[in-house]
Amino acid sequence: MGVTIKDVAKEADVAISTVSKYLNGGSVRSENKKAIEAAIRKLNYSPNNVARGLRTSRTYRVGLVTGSGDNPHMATLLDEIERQLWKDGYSLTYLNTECCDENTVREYIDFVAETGVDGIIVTASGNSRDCLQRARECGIPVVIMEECYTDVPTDCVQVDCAGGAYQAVEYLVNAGHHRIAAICGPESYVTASERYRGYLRVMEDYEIPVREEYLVNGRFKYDGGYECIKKIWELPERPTAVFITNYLMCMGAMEAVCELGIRVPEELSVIAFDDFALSVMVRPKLTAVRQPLIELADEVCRILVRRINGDYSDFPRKVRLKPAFIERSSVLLMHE
Amino acid sequence: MGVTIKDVAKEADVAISTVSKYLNGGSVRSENKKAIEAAIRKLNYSPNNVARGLRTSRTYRVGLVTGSGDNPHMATLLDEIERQLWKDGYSLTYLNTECCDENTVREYIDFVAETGVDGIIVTASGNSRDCLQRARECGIPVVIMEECYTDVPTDCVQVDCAGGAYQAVEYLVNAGHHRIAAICGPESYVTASERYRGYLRVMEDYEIPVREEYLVNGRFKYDGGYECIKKIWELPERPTAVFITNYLMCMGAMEAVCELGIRVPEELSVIAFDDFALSVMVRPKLTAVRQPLIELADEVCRILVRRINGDYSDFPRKVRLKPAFIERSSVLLMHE
DNA sequence: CTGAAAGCGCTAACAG
DNA sequence: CTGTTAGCGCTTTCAG
Repeated sequence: MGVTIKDVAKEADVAISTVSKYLNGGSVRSENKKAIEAAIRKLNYSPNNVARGLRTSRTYRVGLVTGSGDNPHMATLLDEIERQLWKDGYSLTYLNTECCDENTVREYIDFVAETGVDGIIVTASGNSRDCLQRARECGIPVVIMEECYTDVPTDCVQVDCAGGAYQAVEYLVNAGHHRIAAICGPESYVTASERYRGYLRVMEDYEIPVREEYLVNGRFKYDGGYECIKKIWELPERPTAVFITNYLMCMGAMEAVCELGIRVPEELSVIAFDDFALSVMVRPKLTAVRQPLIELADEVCRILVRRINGDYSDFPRKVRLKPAFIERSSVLLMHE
Repeated sequence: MGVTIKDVAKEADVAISTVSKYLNGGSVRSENKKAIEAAIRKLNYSPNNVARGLRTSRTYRVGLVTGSGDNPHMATLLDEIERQLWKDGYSLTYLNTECCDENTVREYIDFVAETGVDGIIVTASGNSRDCLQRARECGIPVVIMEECYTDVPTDCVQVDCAGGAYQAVEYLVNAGHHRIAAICGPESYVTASERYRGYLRVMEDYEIPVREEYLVNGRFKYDGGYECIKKIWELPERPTAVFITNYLMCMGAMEAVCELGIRVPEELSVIAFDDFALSVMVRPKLTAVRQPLIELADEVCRILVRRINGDYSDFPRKVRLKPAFIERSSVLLMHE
């Protein structure tokens, strides 16, 4: 630290602005170019991004505001987002709101407003709208991840959760199941409600009555999944299959399954939304819906960077990626 | 955006410097104070941190440089670090080097040098020294997490891995096991070598010969754990117990255990370093060593913030937290 | 306690 | 192509 563009200019015996121009890729007489390069090397100079940011009002930072840092799939998204953004010259500021705590969200938003970042990725289910509003006021581009707003023009990248859920539940029905329980998440989460919607549509399309007692809320948490299995297992008429709508709950559910000694799939067929290590670590291996997390992250970054660069040609962009269905052996095929 | 301290000053009819003083907690005549507060509210002003940073050369950002974003325990550390730092007014820049890729580390370091952050937390096993060196040149405080350097004065917070490993392996020995395999990580990782060292010490203290074929390297990766189990199960004289030195490998190992139909603990006792959801999801539940991740993160943040504030009174600080031993039922007690 | 003024390091007109 | 100059928004002496 301490060595500035001024020092480089003096050392290279050119004007400050010439150095600046060189630094920003402008054309400079080759003689001067060499001198500047030599000076930079000699002094071990690196430009001060803060000062640069003050002038250009660009920080080369992107904020990721999330409300689900505890969800294992976030780690994958985070790493991929960080990698992609870095490639484009941005660093990632990680802002985790822990269950969408309102005060924290507000603080984060203020932070962002204080020239904190050039762009924002939001996936804090629930408070995304606040963030969106404020960011818009500040003129900072936002891309919504895992949700999709239709009432206000916004770039959104999401996974077709309803479709994925439909495929999963339909598979269950085709396998001969009718008593199908669903372990759901909070209704305020779009991802949760979409998955639930997929379930409902199958029931509707196949004219299977929806039974209230088979609908249990696991709050997208580990404990919730655990409790839900306990609950449905106490029912007078147990379901023959269960659709678990996220990974955290799936883990909890599998613990309960172990504890109760439920045989899968003989006594209970299991199908899960999200597919991670767990799916192949339990016996039988779990049939599951896998989200295209890498593509999701990549698409989000691509759009955001374009917006930051002022390219709004395809605004608002709505991307809806398709999940994959992975058939393994946790579902009993009843008519075989 | 757009509204600056100048606007506030004009609105409140005071000098810019008075507003600045107020903003930074200096004493201001109560009359002016009110006017300023009103102006701020009216204009919805929030200070520009970049400009502030340029003057004070503080960015209120901390960088977390890690080489193990894929390790599940990182998620816990990350979230806790973010929370703690935010409480102290810092935002977290997440820099994941993916397996300590050298070029990326270099870029990260340059970034940090360019007034990117006020402080750095490093846990990029392998390249920490580079980072340390460069940061020192820039005068940016660094706290090393999960490692400990003794040759150069540095703040380090780590878990006593050797101790934890010792306890685990000793438990195995006391349970009557002598043929104990160890699934290890890369020697270049301090965490890996420490855990291995704990194993060796038990063997030494109890005068059990170390058998080369029981020492397998799983590279701290999922696949590695899987392969290692396969390998030791092909041995003419199989071990009766295995000590798995991290979570990722433990997951892979458990998949192999399932696949080979190995009965735990009857045929093979299992003890793991790191204790997460998996431990209670498999049957039998896994006996494990649990790292105090929250304390680890808290301690790191506490030290770093003190250093940033110029308090070097206890430098260099070396903290060595003790892991907990969680007894469950994956170890066969042979003399019962 | 307050205000005027200098300047953090850099970029972006603008003349030359 | 190069150099001079004027700020970006804020903090910080230094007089008053």
